[in-house]
Amino acid sequence: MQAKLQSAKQADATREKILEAAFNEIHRYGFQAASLSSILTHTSLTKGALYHHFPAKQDLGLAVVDEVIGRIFMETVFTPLLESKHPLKTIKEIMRNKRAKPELIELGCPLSNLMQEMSPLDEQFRLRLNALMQRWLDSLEDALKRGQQQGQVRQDIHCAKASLFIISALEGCVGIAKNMQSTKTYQQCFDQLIEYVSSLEV
Amino acid sequence: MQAKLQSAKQADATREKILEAAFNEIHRYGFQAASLSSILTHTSLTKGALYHHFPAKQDLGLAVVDEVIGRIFMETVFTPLLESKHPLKTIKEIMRNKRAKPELIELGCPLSNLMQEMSPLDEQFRLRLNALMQRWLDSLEDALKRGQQQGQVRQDIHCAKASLFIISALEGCVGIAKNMQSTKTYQQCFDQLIEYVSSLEV
DNA sequence: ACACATCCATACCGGTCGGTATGTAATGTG
DNA sequence: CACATTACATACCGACCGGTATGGATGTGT
Repeated sequence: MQAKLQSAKQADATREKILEAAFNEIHRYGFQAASLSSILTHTSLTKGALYHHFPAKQDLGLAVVDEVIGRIFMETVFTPLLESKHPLKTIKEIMRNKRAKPELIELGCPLSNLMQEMSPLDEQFRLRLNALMQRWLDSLEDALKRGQQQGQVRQDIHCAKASLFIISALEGCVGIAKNMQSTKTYQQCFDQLIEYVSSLEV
Repeated sequence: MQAKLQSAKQADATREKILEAAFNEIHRYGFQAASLSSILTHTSLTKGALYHHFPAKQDLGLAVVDEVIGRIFMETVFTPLLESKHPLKTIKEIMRNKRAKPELIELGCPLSNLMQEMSPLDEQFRLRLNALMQRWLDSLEDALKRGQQQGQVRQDIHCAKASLFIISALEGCVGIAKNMQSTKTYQQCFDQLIEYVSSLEV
């Protein structure tokens, strides 16, 4: 029993190693251009390990979306928003965190990257990515609505529409900064976004 | 002389055919995944023609950026903005035009797509795309400034920052709609953006 | 009319891709 | 302790990729 747990734990660690390397490769090159050989090189593993844990490249990509990217958003966005006592303050905090991350400038948002690349090409990808995006929208909308109940957010704000606009602007901002390779532009754009969020306050 | 012009015209037509097919292929699959064979199939041409006009795949891609995408933006954005007598009205018109284009939902903005894909991978691409984006920013900023001179735009607006924010939100909006595959979401998001532009009015 | 360049087709190349078949050592199961 | 299964490594495959070498048809300049 103990041995079983040990080995299962080892196998899971291998799986995690592949997922992390795959995430990095995909984040930089996109899913289609991501090379399985390159991923395996970075893990010091071989195709035997990869195809033992994932039946095909697509399954690896979907697992990266669900598990790696999903976990990142869970930790940095969903949970903080849901647990927040002061929603509007939390929203701004999340943005300032993103504003301070220069790695977003180099490689962009992993969720947005995959959405742009895969949505027209693979319905499975689109649905998984869409599910994440929907959770993002919902958690933001909920936060804004709680802000309204607490009297922090203007009553005339349509929370769903505002959430959509905020996330759009955020993704666009990261995308443009990635092309500009300019932290100044990146932060200027984010400041405008934070200013917009402030305009939602009473 | 007439014959020369004839043949040169024919060669140019061939070049254009390749560029257009390459644009469509790249727009759907991205640059890296774009297949030269597939492009040639759609043109009923062969590799001889392609490599006669373009020394390498990268040169074809850069030509698509400069000539095809550049021309699209010239016609639909830069020229209207520069020639406009009522800048703010023209900005809204351009947005309503984009709002009405369902093909943007399926495949996204060709400029934004390439920026996301190629900026971290190829400096040549990044610079060409950046040049286009800069022209977009500048023409929008100029339009807003003229709007200020004409008393249509609020004086406290920082035109450069506002331009950056508008384009960010626009690109983000198109990107999210591409994942959602929902014209309703797409238009909702655009309405929010147009509302923001309206907030710049006196 | 003759040499020459332009324009494009055909055939072919090495390399990389995702994927598979097989082997094997470790581990879990009766 | 025999046996099956798990968890990988190794070797190999056909397909497709971007790119090249060559040849021929069609103008072009003199």
